[in-house]
Amino acid sequence: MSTIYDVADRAGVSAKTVSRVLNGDGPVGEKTRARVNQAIRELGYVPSQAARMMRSNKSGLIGLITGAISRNAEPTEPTGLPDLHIVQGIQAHMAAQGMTLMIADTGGAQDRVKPLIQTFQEHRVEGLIYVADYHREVDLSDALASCPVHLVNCYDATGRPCVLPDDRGGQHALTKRLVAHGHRRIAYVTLDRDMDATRLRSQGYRDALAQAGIGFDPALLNEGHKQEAPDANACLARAIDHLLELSTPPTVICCGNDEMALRLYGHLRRRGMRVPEEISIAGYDNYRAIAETLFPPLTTVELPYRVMGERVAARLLAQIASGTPPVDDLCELTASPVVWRDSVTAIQT
Amino acid sequence: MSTIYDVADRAGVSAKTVSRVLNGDGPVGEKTRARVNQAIRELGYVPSQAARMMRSNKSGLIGLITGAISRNAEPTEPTGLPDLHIVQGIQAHMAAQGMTLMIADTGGAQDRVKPLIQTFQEHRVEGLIYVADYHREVDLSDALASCPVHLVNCYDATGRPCVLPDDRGGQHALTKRLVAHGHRRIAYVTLDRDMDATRLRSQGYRDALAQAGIGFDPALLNEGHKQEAPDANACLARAIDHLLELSTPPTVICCGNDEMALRLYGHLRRRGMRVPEEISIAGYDNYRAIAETLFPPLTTVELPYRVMGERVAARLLAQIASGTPPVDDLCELTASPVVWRDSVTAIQT
DNA sequence: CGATGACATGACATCGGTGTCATAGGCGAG
DNA sequence: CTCGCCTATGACACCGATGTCATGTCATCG
Repeated sequence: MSTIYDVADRAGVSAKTVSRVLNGDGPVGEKTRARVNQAIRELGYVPSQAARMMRSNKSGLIGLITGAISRNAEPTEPTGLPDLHIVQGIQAHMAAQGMTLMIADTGGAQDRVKPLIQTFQEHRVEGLIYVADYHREVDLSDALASCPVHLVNCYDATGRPCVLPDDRGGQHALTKRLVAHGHRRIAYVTLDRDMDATRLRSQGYRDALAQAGIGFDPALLNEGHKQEAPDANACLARAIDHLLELSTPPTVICCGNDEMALRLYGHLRRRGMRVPEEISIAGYDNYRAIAETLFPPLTTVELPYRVMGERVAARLLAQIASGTPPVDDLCELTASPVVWRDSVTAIQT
Repeated sequence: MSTIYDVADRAGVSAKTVSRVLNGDGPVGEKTRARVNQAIRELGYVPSQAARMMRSNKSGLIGLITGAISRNAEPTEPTGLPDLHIVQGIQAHMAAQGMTLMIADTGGAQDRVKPLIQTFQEHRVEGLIYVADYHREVDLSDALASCPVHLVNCYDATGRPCVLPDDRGGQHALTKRLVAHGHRRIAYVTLDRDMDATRLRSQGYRDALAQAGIGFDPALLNEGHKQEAPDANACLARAIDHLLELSTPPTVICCGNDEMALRLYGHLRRRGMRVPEEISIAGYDNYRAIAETLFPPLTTVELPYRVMGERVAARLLAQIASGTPPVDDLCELTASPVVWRDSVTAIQT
């Protein structure tokens, strides 16, 4: 690989002049510039970031830590939409801003985070983003970096800046929309009870019911998936049995995610029930490979992973540029719009 | 960020001695080593890769170009399994070998490949991997890099080393397995006719039939998806109508991918047909979010994306280490095993 | 005509590590 | 004793860019 000196020699100028041509600082004569550019082309010269970085102390690199890449390989838990979409959003924003992303994967092992950060530091990344696989609290206490660290899809006790999905608002909007379509008996089959998403969405569900003047019926709120349960399907089946045996069964069932809704289609089909004519179904995540492909297409709530990715990226770059973390908005909620499709029908009231 | 000289000063030694402690070359006295290590800890010193790279000319970086990250954001075409899984495999292998991966995304625009390669060159990557979203030919003629370039899930006219899925073998194995379960009328609803995967799998399908002594019936081979068709579902519906109206309808329908199979479940359900009692279904890809979650779970062929990722990574590193590209095996096919689930039943013969 | 400044260019130091070579002390062999 | 060798350490140059400062050449202006 040729250097700036090779180019300088070939063009018959000094290295500094080549540098000026490359960076456009300082004046360069027209003919000189042409000779230099020709030499660059002939040699296939590409400047070394390493050398640049040494002087400028600016790497143009952003580090990204995720379990997304490896974790999806073993989809043991139905956690919904691949968090990879968050990475998409980050990547898109960074590329647009001329930053280069270094992506590292923990392979699911928390103890790999530390060495990964070490590697990033060696490359002098200007900022770090930690992506969680689902909405939850994380502990990055051992991960002390000398650059800004932002979190997406998670938060920590030390109050690092973070971007989260608005789970409460999402389920609230969905429930409100269902009520507007005449539904009064609205069941909600949740993910694991101790997940943040479940807690927040249940709250949104109950708030919407209360605002509509509908009493909350505990019998309609079921846990459809248990972390420790060996057979997720069995758990879901029990929840459905329970709901359908009620004296006043629900007219619509909301699921904790779209995969669960997909399985629900299968269970209802086995029972010979038609969707949405006999019962409506709603999901969560807007996992398009499922929601758009199912018949009938699934009404669901968008988990705005891509947008969240773009938001952290923007916030991190803003902090790098300004030197100060976001002040009034340390933890940003991202809107989760309802995506209305054909799996929910209106109820005559 | 502190430097090696700061550490040296604090430990009361020369920079070179610190370097020796860090790299373990050359002898260092026991007490000196302890003092140096302490100074490193106290200062939180992290060596600069940039400075290292300048002397050693080894970056420890591998560049990865993909459309995977951005493309999936707009799932307009049912191309099947996210190619991201290839990236998973690459990442896993690279991490295990101590290489750092720089991932760049084309955003779907081919003209971004060139500047991305430029960026990678500036960072002096030691190798480059290009990941395609589905099995196809690519043209990287303008992308001349001064380091080894390997392709995954694609090949090019210039004969670059590549790793491909064994589409022919996969469909062949599936068909053979169906025959072994008594099926004689085996339908195959393909992806777009002009895709490499379709051509190869059709060949595998026909080969397996021929080896079983079953005549090939063109009426059983349908194109279930057309690139230019606005409504993929309508196209699939026509294909099914056509198959079920045959005087001797098929006992099993193979689909071009799992999403298509998912839609097929819906169509058959609308017709009131039970899977697999009245008709069997097989997919392709082993897209687990779908195949494992459907009811009944879907028999399919594994698209070995993760393994393919690991293979390219290994082959690229081998070339970097040896200096010579893989000779006898420039284009490696990766086995695509059948994953047997409940959507296919045995036929009494 | 000489002073003034804009323009074009180069010499040189510098960033933070590592390779090369030199040096000083200790120890066993001849 | 002293020569040779090993251990432990440091001085210094170098990798490839860029920032700083100096220098040389014109054109312009008073």
